[in-house]
Amino acid sequence: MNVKTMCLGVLSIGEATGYEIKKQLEGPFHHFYQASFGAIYPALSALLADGLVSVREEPQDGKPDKKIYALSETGRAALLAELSRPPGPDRVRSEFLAQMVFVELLADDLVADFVATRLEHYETQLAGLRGIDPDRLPPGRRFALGYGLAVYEAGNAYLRANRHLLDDAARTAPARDAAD
Amino acid sequence: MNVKTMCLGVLSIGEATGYEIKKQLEGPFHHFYQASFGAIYPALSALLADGLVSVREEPQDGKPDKKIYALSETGRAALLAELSRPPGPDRVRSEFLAQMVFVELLADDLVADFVATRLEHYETQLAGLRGIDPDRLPPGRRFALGYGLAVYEAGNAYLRANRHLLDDAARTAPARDAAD
DNA sequence: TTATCCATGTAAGAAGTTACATGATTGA
DNA sequence: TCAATCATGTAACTTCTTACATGGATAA
Repeated sequence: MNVKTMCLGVLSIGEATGYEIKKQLEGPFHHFYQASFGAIYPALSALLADGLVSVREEPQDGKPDKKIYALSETGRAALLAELSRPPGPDRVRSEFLAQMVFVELLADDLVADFVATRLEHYETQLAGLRGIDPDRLPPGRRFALGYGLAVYEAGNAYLRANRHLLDDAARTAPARDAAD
Repeated sequence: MNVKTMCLGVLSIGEATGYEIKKQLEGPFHHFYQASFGAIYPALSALLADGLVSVREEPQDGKPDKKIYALSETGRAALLAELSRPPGPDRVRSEFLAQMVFVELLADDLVADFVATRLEHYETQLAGLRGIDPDRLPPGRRFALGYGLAVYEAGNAYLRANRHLLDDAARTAPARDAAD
């Protein structure tokens, strides 16, 4: 699963420009896939060279021509083949959680700041996903949307319920020993 | 936040070999950070060259000498500086969810297989985290452990409750229209 | 007897990010 | 007037994964 496959996937929903693909990856797909323009544009060029997508150019005034990509039949076959392979494990990298693991080393005002930002971030992400009507989506995307909501809600609730562990008082107090 | 920082972090808990650091990243830290030997060993060499860690070698029979690394004072300062920077966003890449988004394209026996494997995977991860006694951990690690449990449990529960969306019947039926 | 654990390391290459370059339009 | 949105692309660079190399001990 690389950017090329993800581009094919987004194009399987309907034709799109590189810019629009990026917007999709910032929106409803963001909780399980991210990619930058610097990855997407070269990926589309490569897919085009391999005949997995086709382009249609639409002139615009003041902006570069819009390049609207569409999945080809070979592209659809390639996507199917790629999606049929057993999935690798999820890869997660959270700087926030890494900081929290070593929170004993940090100044408490910094921690409070990081927690507040994280809570705001949850609200933003949740608002974005809640703004999508699941009933208009096909089952696969409805499933993925619900998954994102479930996980963000769990993270949000957990942080709100357990942020006291990150307070200065809790952090400087020693861990309860097994002998207690 | 790169492998070097993560190595410093693990060493802030206590001295360890590269092999042991890898085990930590496969265990209690796995839900927010992963790294391979090919990343860890060069990272430790670089940290040693920069004086951020020290080594002590312990001869072994039949195996390469054990290299036990310990955090130096400058290493601790470097770790603190790195952890004090505002965290970047979480990066998640889930092949499983990508497959589920485009599940309409897939054969149903394949989907059933992927779901079953995913459920097993959740059980394995949850069992691993539940095997750790939170009361023996300092607050930061207790927080991160609980976070991992909360998120895995949410994912597990969501998949069990909504896997019917991935069934052949649900997938071939059209999405409910807004006009319904 | 076959795989897994222990233990270190290198090297090639994949796969990406960040920063740059360009520039009109629109909203605050 | 400042930032954001739209729109494409390149190039340098970082960062990591995968595969290889070595090999004894131990458990199934």
